[in-house]
Amino acid sequence: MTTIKDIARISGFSIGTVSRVINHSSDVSPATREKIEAVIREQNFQPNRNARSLKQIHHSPVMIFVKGTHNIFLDAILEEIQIQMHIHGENTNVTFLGETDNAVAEAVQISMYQRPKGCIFLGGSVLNFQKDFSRIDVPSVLVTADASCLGFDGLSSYTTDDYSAAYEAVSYLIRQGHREIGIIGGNPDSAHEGNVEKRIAGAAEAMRQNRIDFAEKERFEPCGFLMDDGYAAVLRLMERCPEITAVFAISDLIAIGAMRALQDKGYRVPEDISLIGFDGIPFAVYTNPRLATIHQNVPQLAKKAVEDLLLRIKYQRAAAHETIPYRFEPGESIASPARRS
Amino acid sequence: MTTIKDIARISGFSIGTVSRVINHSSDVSPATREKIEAVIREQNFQPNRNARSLKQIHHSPVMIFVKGTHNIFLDAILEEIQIQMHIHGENTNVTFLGETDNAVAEAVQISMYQRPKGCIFLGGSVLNFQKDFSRIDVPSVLVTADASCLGFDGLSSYTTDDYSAAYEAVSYLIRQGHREIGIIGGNPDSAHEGNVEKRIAGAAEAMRQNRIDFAEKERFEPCGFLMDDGYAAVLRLMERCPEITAVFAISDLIAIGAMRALQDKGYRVPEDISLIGFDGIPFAVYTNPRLATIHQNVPQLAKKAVEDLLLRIKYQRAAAHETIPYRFEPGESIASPARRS
DNA sequence: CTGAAAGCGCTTACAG
DNA sequence: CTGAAAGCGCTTACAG
Repeated sequence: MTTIKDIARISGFSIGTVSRVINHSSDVSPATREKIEAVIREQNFQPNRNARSLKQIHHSPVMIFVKGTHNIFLDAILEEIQIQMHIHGENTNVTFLGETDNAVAEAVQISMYQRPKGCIFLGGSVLNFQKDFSRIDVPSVLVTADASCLGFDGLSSYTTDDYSAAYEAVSYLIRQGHREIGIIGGNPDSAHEGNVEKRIAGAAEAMRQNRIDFAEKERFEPCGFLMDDGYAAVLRLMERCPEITAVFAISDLIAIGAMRALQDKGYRVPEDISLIGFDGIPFAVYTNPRLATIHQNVPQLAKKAVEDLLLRIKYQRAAAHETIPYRFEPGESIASPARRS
Repeated sequence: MTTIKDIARISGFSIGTVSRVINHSSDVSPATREKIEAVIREQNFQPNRNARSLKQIHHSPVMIFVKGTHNIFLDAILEEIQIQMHIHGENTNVTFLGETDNAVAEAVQISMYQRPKGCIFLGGSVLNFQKDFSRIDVPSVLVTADASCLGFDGLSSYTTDDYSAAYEAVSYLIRQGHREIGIIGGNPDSAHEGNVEKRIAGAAEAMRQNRIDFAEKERFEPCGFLMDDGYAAVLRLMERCPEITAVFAISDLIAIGAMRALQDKGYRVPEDISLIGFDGIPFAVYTNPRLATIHQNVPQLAKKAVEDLLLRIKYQRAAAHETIPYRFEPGESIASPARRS
């Protein structure tokens, strides 16, 4: 492995000078710079990053922590954030964390030796932030969960108003004439993530205001976040409550699984059963029928997160907590309930 | 920031001894170990990874390089590989690379300072390997493209036989009675990736053997790899060649977009137009109708890759190149062509 | 079993 | 503008 020492030896300069050209310091004569750069190219030399960050004061790029690897919705936000960062001339460094990891604890560790300018968290439980965030000392923003209640100076948050969105979704179903409404999704294990609870609470409130008795024990069927989970969950639900005419799925993936399950069992969507999802992932537009959903504003979530973080890094702005408007997307999967005798 | 020096000072031992307990060296008395561990816990000390890997001989975990961030098929392989590695008690470190990056060049750089035991590449162009792989000196495997022609001692490859699979897919269409067959997908820009060419070549060969004249200029419509791309491409194709009765899409994502486009234009799938994709992603089972496809054996690709790499790391086995059987999945999107007058 | 010391590859005041 | 030297946080022979 060729090191800075080799470059120094070959070029005939000291390692200090070589280091200066690597770091684009202006204190090097053009002639020297050129010679050294030639040697670097010729030797195909890459400075050892470990050694560098061991000394360097410069902070490394903004780090993005994504909770879970196969979350199509977070993937979309990530992509947008990277685009936005690029527009602002900033690099990013992405770390995917397992479902079971405590994202914050991991981030603490990484930020200790990487020294990022700032952190963006996509997903993650508010409880974990409460527990470990105090050890992160760079500006950070959480996207997808509301951290305002935590009161950390260093943590902003941008999120969709899950409660209101679910309230609106279910209100719409009710306005279409549905009164027998089921809910699927929401893994009991990850209950502490918060979003699921808020969506269920919003849905329940919509029913309550319309004097529909939401018997959660019967009408709510929990399941994981994959299509298969939605497939199985809706069947369990329909078997238990065959009178149901509309289903609110806690995520689009779950809804897509449910749609296919219903169709396989001979239900027509939406003529027999209406269906609405949550998120607004690209696939929702490609199902047949197109899925009604709550479309979260991914570009806006990303834009706000990036601008917030950059302003705080550069101008020490204060952390903020904001809710980004969603859009109800009627799709083709909702109809008025058929008169059944 | 607390360092090993602080731990040494507080515990009253030397930094050498502290280092030994951190590294689980056996040459430490139980009493000392306990005292030092207590201080580490109490101070919440995390050793600086940069400093560590600067010295350490131990290689870091296997690195996995994934080409592109939103490739649902590679994501599936990645997940399987991580499961397999976990079974073997190995950790992994995943790096997602941009579409435009030269994965191998990036891997070279990273492997220089991370010193992984081995590398797994998911996707990536064979040309880039030819150019830069020689600088990687740890066992590596490429999944998704055939590297046998490159002749590197350090690079295995496991892949689906794209040519034969496409040949089989199109042969099936022909056996169903189709003779007017179109192909969509395959971005001309990423043409050097190889897979696309092989799939098209296999399809063309199937036609040739059945004395169907495949006018590639007319019957092949290139496009990107997203659903939207497939949506637009199939419409361009049908407009140009309205006589087509069957479409082979180079990937499932493209096929799903095409399916919806055809349905939106009033074509019935499969009654009017038959459709087949490639990959076997989970969504293919959730479209309506279910998508016919070439199901790549993801678990097997992952398993082989992992076992190969581990054997080579531990027992200096030689690199190998193997093709993993695929499965033709008839789905519900293929029918015999309607008699049109 | 433990400590003192050299050194990993680099950066950065400090002189000149 | 350039070099010599200290030091980043850690690991690991080498003594004892």
